[in-house]
Amino acid sequence: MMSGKLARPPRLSDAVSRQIESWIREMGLAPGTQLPTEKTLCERFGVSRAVVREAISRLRADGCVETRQGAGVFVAQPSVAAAFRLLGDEARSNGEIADIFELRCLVEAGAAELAARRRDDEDLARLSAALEAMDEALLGADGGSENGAQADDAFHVAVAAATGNAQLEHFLVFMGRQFSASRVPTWSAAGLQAGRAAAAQAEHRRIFDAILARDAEGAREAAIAHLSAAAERLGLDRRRP
Amino acid sequence: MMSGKLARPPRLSDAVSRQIESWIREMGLAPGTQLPTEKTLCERFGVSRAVVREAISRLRADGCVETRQGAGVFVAQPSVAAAFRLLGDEARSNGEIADIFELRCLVEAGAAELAARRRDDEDLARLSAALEAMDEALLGADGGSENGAQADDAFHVAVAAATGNAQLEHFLVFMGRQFSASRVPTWSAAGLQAGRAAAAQAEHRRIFDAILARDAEGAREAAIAHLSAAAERLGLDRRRP
DNA sequence: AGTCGTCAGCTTGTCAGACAAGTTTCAAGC
DNA sequence: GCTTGAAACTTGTCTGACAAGCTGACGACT
Repeated sequence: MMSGKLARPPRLSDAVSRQIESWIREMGLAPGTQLPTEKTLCERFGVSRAVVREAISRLRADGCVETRQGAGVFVAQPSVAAAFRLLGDEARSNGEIADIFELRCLVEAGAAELAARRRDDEDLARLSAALEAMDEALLGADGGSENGAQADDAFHVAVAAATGNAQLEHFLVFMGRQFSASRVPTWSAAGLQAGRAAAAQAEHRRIFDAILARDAEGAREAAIAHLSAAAERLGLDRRRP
Repeated sequence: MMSGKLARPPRLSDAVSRQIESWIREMGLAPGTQLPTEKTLCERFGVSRAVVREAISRLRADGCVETRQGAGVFVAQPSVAAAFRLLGDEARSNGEIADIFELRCLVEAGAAELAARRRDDEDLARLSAALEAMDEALLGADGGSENGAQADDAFHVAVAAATGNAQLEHFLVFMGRQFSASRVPTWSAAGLQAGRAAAAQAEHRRIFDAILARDAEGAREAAIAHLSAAAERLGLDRRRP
């Protein structure tokens, strides 16, 4: 099959940063604890200082550690500036993907509810424009793939924006990116013919109508219905006790 | 008062990485676009290669760019490995904090609902243990501050864990950290005396009872009630149309 | 003409040493 | 006891160098 990505030479700094991070996590070092000096780390890992510095730089960016010139490297206390990464580095299992999708679904449902409560006319215009773009993609079967998927994306972003909560919008854009590739098959030629795109569009319209009517509960249910259907289209299965 | 953090000497690599990131964002560079070489960037910013490399290292960790040895630096396509950071670098405005809190509230409400549907006996045990720890903190007024806040944290984590969704749990831990400091005043001596801790505990028990009874809708409402009350205790106000 | 190997030049990855800037420590001096 | 000041140490930055890997062009061969 020749599938998958070819093996890239591993970067030393990545290995070092992962190692240090696991130290902190596994040993449960309290915030403020001082880590070994860069020099010590160089000797311990057998690498140059540049590598150690890059590793520490990454940890600092992640909000994991804090450096003070002249003093040393310290375990940072959980800060607002910390970064969030989804679990599972690569080659995620189906279950993990389903978990990520569920998280997104949860937030998006709440966003739809808030959007219905708070949307203004400008929000409606954006939503409407995205809907129309998808309608066009549905009719003009010529290469609508890209436009359809893009409009789909725009619609979801517009819902998030209508909440008036920038943080929420930012997070949904992030989560949406994780599935940007998965929106393509729905709007591909095959998807259009199989009616997947039309089904998605009908679900979108339900969301839009609810937001238009300021029906918070309805918007929530419509969003859940849409994402459940999308999960089914993707073949994501999760145990449902 | 001497309040606030004293000015730290700014790091060059941070400035450079921010600059490059804003290039990518503002110029809307498509994934795959090649960025200037490190050498060029050195000349343009007037810094050494080590600084540029640390900056690029951070961008790579954020999933923003991708480097290929021998080829150059390229804009990465949005990947599963990318990192999410909340908006607002430092000194967040009250509105931003309220937005973050709302996002957390939204996810936590959904988590409570899922927890009620999926919890098993082990989950109940963890929840129950956290509740008891808070009860103890309520009674033994001696220095219960730390224990109470810690148990409060543990309770919320236990709810997240009961969903069986590791990604969701991971995210809620992340969001919870943003407010870990804000849980202290509730469980401080003053908070105990003012009844804030008792009120919070009553709200916790409502959540627990709903999860115990597998009452998804009830758990959701109890979580929302708890977090709304917490927001009020924090003095977070958001326009509520 | 068209195809394929080779190689020079460029780019990133790593190393080593040096100095600047800031912090901590500790002992001398009051 | 307290301050002061120098010395040792640590991180931040710079410079130069070499190794590893990619790209494109040039020439040899079919």
